[in-house]
Amino acid sequence: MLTDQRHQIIRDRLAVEGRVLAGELASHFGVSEDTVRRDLRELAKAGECRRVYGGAVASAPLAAATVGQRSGHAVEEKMRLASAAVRLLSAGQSLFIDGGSTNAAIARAIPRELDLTVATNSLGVASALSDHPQVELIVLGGRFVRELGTCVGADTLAAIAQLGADLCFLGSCGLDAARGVTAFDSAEAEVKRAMARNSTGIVVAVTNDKLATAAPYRVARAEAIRHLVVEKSAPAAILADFERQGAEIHFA
Amino acid sequence: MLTDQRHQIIRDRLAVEGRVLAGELASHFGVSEDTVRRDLRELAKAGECRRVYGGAVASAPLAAATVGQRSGHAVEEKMRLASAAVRLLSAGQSLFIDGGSTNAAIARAIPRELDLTVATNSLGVASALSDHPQVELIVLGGRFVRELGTCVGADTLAAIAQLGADLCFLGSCGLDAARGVTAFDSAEAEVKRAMARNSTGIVVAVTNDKLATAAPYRVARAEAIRHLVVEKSAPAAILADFERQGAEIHFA
DNA sequence: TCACTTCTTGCATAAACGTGCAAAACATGC
DNA sequence: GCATGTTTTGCACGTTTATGCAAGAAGTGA
Repeated sequence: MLTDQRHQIIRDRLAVEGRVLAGELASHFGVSEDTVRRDLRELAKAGECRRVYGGAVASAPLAAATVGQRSGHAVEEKMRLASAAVRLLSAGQSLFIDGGSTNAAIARAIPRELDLTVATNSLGVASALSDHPQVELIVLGGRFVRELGTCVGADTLAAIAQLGADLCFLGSCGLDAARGVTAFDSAEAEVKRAMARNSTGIVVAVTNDKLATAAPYRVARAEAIRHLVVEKSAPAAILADFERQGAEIHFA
Repeated sequence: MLTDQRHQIIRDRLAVEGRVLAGELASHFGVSEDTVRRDLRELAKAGECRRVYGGAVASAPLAAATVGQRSGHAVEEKMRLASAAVRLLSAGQSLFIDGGSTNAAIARAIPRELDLTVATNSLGVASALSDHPQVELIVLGGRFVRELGTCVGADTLAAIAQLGADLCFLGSCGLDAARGVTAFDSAEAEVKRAMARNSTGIVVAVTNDKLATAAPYRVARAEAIRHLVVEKSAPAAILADFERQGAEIHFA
């Protein structure tokens, strides 16, 4: 990978997320942290970002515009969850990745040189993976739902039915030990169910505000969750319920 | 292999992928890396790319055409073509939009409030339309091809088969009055053919460099083209051939 | 304060680079 | 045909660049 490409990707990320972490970029690119730090120093010298301890942030005028506007809710937390979730991956696996901002963050955190097969109905996830040379990317088409950023409907279900995956990253609108993974929309839930059904293991990564809440449509029961990725500050009592039902808990 | 041929292929690759590697090109052409470096130096001198350590990147750092990759070639022209092409649209129509940087430009030029139904296999087009509130967007999924930024394969064909459209915006790798619309890749051509078959009218928008050239795979005959959008400077003789076969010519 | 992480600097190495040169391919003129 | 000049290419050479590692400095948080 060319130095210039790294710089471009770092620029893009700064524009989207407002800040980058040296360690994260290093594992994403598959280079040493020293190299990333050199990159950041150069970009900073060119005025394209400001260097801070641990990484870099977008230069002042830009930062205000983008960071705020971007699906800004809990960006930091989601990136931390993503880093933890990516540790569940290994080369050669096949994945379903559902929509939602947390899953988009996970897709962005996937190391660039990791060898995977990924099927997704999310435009954001597809875009994030579209420059990963080792990822065989399958787009699950269908009717595009603007609010979700994903495709749903009969076509989507038909495409999923033809596939199987090792892991399924389910976006969750609500997560409750009794009601399991739930979604706000019927068609969306149907797609999630299909993905879950055709996967060996289910991974759910959620921020604290989703814990112990539920949406109307059931997607998967709590005991179907194999990996649960949560914030360090997640209430232990709630996690215990999931652990009892067989989930492995991973802290961001 | 002629020097000029190599240069043209390098230009194409830069337009599609945004970057090239010296070593990769050398083995692809079967020449030494020195020769490739000479080529890159010349192209860079002519302003057609920027030389970087390890290869070269497309020079125009303007808006991303496909997904994240720069498709710097003839950006201005493509935007002008797009403005002209969009004038062919009217509310309530249904469209197929194929991949390619020109079609991505067209998608970006579609007015935000226009009421349309659009089916596309291009991630770039889908992203461009994902915030158009009046566009019913259908994503044609399938195996994602990084170099093209589009989906191809059996799934894509199956999805297209279920749809019909008023207009089909065909990306064209080469356009010749005798051989019609042609493409570089077999699977890509198959998808284009399916779109064309299920549409009432075909629209082709091309820059001058595509005129009177042909790629190996045939997509549609020249007489199938209803609307041809070209630059003002397009050679009249070539256009006359298309006009004779029933195409309406639109100047950007 | 101390332990820990992150940063910079210097250095070694391998890859990529440009340059000069000679052989080969090709065209041109006699 | 033969000589001449031009262009293209590959190779050898020394130089530059990118990168990772090591060691010490500096920042961070308890």
